[in-house]
Amino acid sequence: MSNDSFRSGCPINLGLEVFGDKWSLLIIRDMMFAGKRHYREFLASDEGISSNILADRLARLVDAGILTRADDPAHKLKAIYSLTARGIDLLPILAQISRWSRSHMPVDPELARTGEARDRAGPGAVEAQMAALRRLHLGEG
Amino acid sequence: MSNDSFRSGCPINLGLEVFGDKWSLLIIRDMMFAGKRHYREFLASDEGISSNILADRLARLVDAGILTRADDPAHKLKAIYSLTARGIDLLPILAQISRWSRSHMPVDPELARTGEARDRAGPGAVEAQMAALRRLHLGEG
DNA sequence: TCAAATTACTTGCAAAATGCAATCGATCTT
DNA sequence: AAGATCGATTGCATTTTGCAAGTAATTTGA
Repeated sequence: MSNDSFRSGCPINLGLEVFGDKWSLLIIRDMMFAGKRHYREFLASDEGISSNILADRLARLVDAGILTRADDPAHKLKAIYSLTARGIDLLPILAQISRWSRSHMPVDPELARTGEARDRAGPGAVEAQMAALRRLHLGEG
Repeated sequence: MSNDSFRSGCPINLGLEVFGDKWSLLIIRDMMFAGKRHYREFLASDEGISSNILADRLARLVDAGILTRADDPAHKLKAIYSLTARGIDLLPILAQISRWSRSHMPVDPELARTGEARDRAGPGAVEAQMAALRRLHLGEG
C-alpha cells in the first residue's frame, strides 16, 4: 500500500482518488445508516449495484483502509465487513453531502428524514453517531 | 426536460450523481481556492485533466446549475465561468473532504495549508469564504 | 498588416471502466 | 441427498476515459 502514484497531493484530490466515484460512498452509507455488513445486503441497495462492481469496490475500500473484511465465525460462507476509524471519519462528509442535496436536489422526503433529524439535533449529532459506529465496528472488530 | 431518471431519491445518491466523479469537484476547487474562471486555467491543473473531459464536465456542471458560463465582454474569445449559489454551497463538502484527507492521506504539506488555516480559524471561516464567493460570483455575474 | 499565438473547444481512436446475465465452488438448510 | 444461499467470478457488450491532434474564431506583436 506504499504506492504513492497519486495525481497530486492536494487534499481534495486525494479524497476523490479514494472515494470519488458513484458507488463507494453508497456502500459506506449503507453500513452507517442501514447497518449493512454483508455482500448480499449491499447488493440489494435501491440504486442497483452490479455484483462485479460491488466486489471491486469492497476490495478497494479494504485496500484503502476504510473497511475490513472478516470471516463470520458462525457462518463460514458469510463475510462480515466493518468500518475502520478512517471509514467512520467519512460520516461528516456524508452528512454534508446530504445537507447539500436536501437543499438543492429533488430528494425523496422519506429518505431525507434521517438527515433532517440529524440537522435538527444540532452539531453534536454527527459526533454521537460516530461514537456509536465506533462501538459497533471497532469495539468488537 | 423534467426527466427525473435518478438511480434513487436518496440525498447521498443524488449528490453523487451530480458531482460523484474524479474531476467535477476539482474544477469547483480551482474556482473556489485558486480563483480560476477560464477554460485554459482549469486545463492547467496539477492533476492534468484532458480537454475533452474538461469540456464535458463544465457542460454538466452548467446543466446541473452549479456553474454558469458567460462570454467575457472584453475578450470575445474568452468564456468566463461563475459559481451559482448552489455551487458555492459545495464549499462545506470540500472543506470536509479536505479535513478527512489531511487526517488520513499523505497530503502535500504546502497544499494542506489553506485547509489547516481554515480549521484553525474556527467554524465561521467556511461561511466567511462562502460570503466572499457570493460577492465575487453572484455580485456581478 | 499579416503571420503567429491564443481561445474554447471538437474529433478520432485506443484503452479502461461499467453494466448485465449467467455461473461458480463452497457451505448451509431441510 | 437436494436445493438454497453465500461471496464472489466470468464473458461480453456498452459506455466512459485518456491522449494527441485539429478546428474556427479572435487577438497579439512585429
